[in-house]
Amino acid sequence: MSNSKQSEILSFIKEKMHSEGISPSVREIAIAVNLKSTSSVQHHLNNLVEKGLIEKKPNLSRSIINNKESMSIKTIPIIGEISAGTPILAEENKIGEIPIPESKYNKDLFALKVNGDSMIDAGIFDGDIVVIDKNIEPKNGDIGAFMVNETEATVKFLDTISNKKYLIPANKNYNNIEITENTQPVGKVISLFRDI
Amino acid sequence: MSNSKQSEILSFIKEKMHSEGISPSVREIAIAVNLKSTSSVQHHLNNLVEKGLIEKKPNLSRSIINNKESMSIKTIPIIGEISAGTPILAEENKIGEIPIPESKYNKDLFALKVNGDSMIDAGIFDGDIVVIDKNIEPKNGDIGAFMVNETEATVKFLDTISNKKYLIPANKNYNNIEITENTQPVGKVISLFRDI
DNA sequence: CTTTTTATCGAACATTTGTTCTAATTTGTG
DNA sequence: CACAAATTAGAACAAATGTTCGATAAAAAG
Repeated sequence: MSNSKQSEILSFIKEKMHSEGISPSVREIAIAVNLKSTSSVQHHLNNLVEKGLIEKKPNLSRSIINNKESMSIKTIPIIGEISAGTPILAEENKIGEIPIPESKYNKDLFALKVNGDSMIDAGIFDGDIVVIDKNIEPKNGDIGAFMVNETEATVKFLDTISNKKYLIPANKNYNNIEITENTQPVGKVISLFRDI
Repeated sequence: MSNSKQSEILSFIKEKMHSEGISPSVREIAIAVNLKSTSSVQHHLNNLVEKGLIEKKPNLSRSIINNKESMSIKTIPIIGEISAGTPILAEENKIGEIPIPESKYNKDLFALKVNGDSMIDAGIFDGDIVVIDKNIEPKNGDIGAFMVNETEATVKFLDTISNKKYLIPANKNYNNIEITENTQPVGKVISLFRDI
């Protein structure tokens, strides 16, 4: 079976996505790989979809997405100071973005710049970037992000001590924080970045 | 001037690109930002193009590309065990790859999975991934990667004690390692990733 | 308030584009 | 060679999409 056309098509798609940022149309593919009929291209596209190498949405132009490697990276926002009254992910709180492998990506991920050394014994230093999954509620023993007083996001261990929940720093110089109504869990810390 | 619609459109484009990987159509934008006419959208798109915030190709569907902070991303290899006799970056030593913002990327970067807790006091834990720049020779006080005995890569502080150079772990339970001919500097550790 | 500018709408139109169907062609196989 | 399977072509169609023009509404300026 000569799947040479298929791989030709595949690499043209990849190249097009890379150089122009948009998916090619069926006719553009036909020209690029020297096929005279769009239906020939369709034939190969169907095969590629079945093999799971690409995805495409029916009746939607330029909707091919390459499932293999090249587009396998997404970015998530880094949140800085949280302006009063704004949701944590508001555009105005965003100070940058970091890349995340698509395999780990979901749309409830964001990143937070760590302030202070209260988690230093957990290997989380001042200035580190932690990735938070809003969809995972931190459980006892987890490191989580928590909103304190609406404008401050803090990263701490969560645990229960004599039936009360506390935010627990990983630094003997800091005290445990009892959880009150002013303390809202935001999500679980799932990974960490640091520039040295 | 109410550019609120414009920024609405802009962030919808950004979101669509991010979540689906393909540019929205004019009509999809109209619906998303609550405009009843496609020509209203065109009006704003033209303004956005003039401001240089987006680019689009005439008569091409779904061809909008966001010029702002279109962070491009590269990947670097993660190196695992180093087979005897192979250069450190040999393909057979590669166990994965991680994304790096293009702004930080250069072709002398690679990543190493940290083994053991000898650098725990520097916030580098067992299993962490450190990014190493082969082009930067570690200086005194830097954290660097070093080849010991041709097959083992280790991450340590470098420093000089009474005129002799040592690899210095950040963990009191480990001893300093005197640098010999069997110890080759590989590069400087410039950043760190951790899954929690 | 009137004028001017800007934003929005509605509709029509021209392309682009995806899809489908049938037939011709090529390729592989016994 | 003969038959089956895969590939390609060609054409026609339907859907989606970008574009344009004139009219209406809203906002800003004078």
